[in-house]
Formats: sequence, C-alpha cells, structure tokens
Amino acid sequence: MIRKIYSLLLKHYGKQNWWPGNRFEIVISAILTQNTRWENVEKSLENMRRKGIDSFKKILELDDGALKELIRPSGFYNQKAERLKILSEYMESQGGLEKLFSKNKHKLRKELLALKGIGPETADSILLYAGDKLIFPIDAYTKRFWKRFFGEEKTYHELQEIFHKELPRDLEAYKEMHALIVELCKNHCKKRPLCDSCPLSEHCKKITD
DNA sequence: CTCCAGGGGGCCA
DNA sequence: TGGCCCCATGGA
Repeated sequence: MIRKIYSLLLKHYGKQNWWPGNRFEIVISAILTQNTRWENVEKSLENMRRKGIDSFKKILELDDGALKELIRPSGFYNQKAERLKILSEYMESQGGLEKLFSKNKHKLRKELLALKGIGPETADSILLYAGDKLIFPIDAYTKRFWKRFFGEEKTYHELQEIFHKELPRDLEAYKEMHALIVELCKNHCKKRPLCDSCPLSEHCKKITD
C-alpha cells in the first residue's frame, strides 16, 4: 500500500527535489526548519550566503549576536543559534562531512541525538538528505497522514519501521516520499480534510475526527 | 486580529 | 515515542 501511495503522489505532485543544495546548508537548515516555514529558512540561508558563512568553522567564528541576527527570520533564534554552535562544534570535531558520513549510520544517529537540539526528525533528515543514508524521517505531517489514511495513531519508531519495510530500498524513494507526504498534507490532511480533491481520495478513510 | 509552520527541551506525574 | 508549556518570526 505504501508503494501504491508513493506512486500516486509522485504522479500527482511530481518530483519535489527537496534540499538540492550542498551538505552544509542541508545540515544547518535541518535545525533552522524546526517548526518553521521553509520560506523563513530560505531568508536565513540567504543571509548566511551573503555573509559568506559556508562552513561550520565560520559559524563558530561568528559571535552569538551576529549569528542570531542572521537566522532571525527562522524564529526561535536564541535557541537555534545555540544549537547551531553545538552542532558546528561536533561537526568540526569529526573532521569534515565525508568522514562523518562514512561512520556506521546507527552509531552516527545516536551521536546526533545526543546533541542538544537534535531530535529524531532532525537527525533522520540529516542522515537521509545530507548523508544519503536509507533512513526515513517521520514528521508531524507523516503522523497526521497516517491517522487520516489508516485511522490509527503510531509512534515515531512504529511508523519508521513501516516505511523502512515497505518503501523501495532506494534513496530517491525515501527522499521523495517524505517530501510528497508534506506536500499532500499542506493541501489535504489539515484539521478538516479536503478529501474530495485529494489525490488519495479513493483510498482515504475520510477520517474527520 | 488569529493561526501555525518540514521540532525539541525541560519538567512533571 | 506520555502530556504540557515554551521558544519567535512572518505569511495568510
């Protein structure tokens, strides 16, 4: 069923091509986008580019006030500035992204989760989109989608196991499916589902709370 | 004006 | 990953 949904969503919305940028930007935007609209994250990324902040080393060289100012559009800038610093120190201690992502993915995931400000979704997004690891991130949209579609609430781990078991073992499928579910929910899985025009309407249970 | 976004930490029971 | 509150900007 997951594969069927994937193919329906792909046909309806097309390829999303999330996070086509470089690994550095993917990693920092994983923090910046926490509970924040992507358009606001782009403003912050543009601020960083304009100042030539293109490495974790340069983030560490910024004083806290300057960093907060650059990322202000993404909201929660006090805590996100602190979290970017912590993440940058970790990244610098690892000797570069190549070495980092050559580690065992489960070991790396544990290390990321141990950092303040990195929870399951942020860690898994970094591993999938920056590290090209076959790990499927579960976000609020995915939980909402599952509840609408199958009528049951599942935990992060339960949902992740389901997608890992049923999705094609294919990086593009993982990356696209996560983005496609977000696109679907932005349009159709809100509090009041708009089942009629939903591309999955024929398969949806039409849960209305 | 209100609502909420591509979460996570801290704290509590 | 229990539940609740907090963090903050900016678009609709």
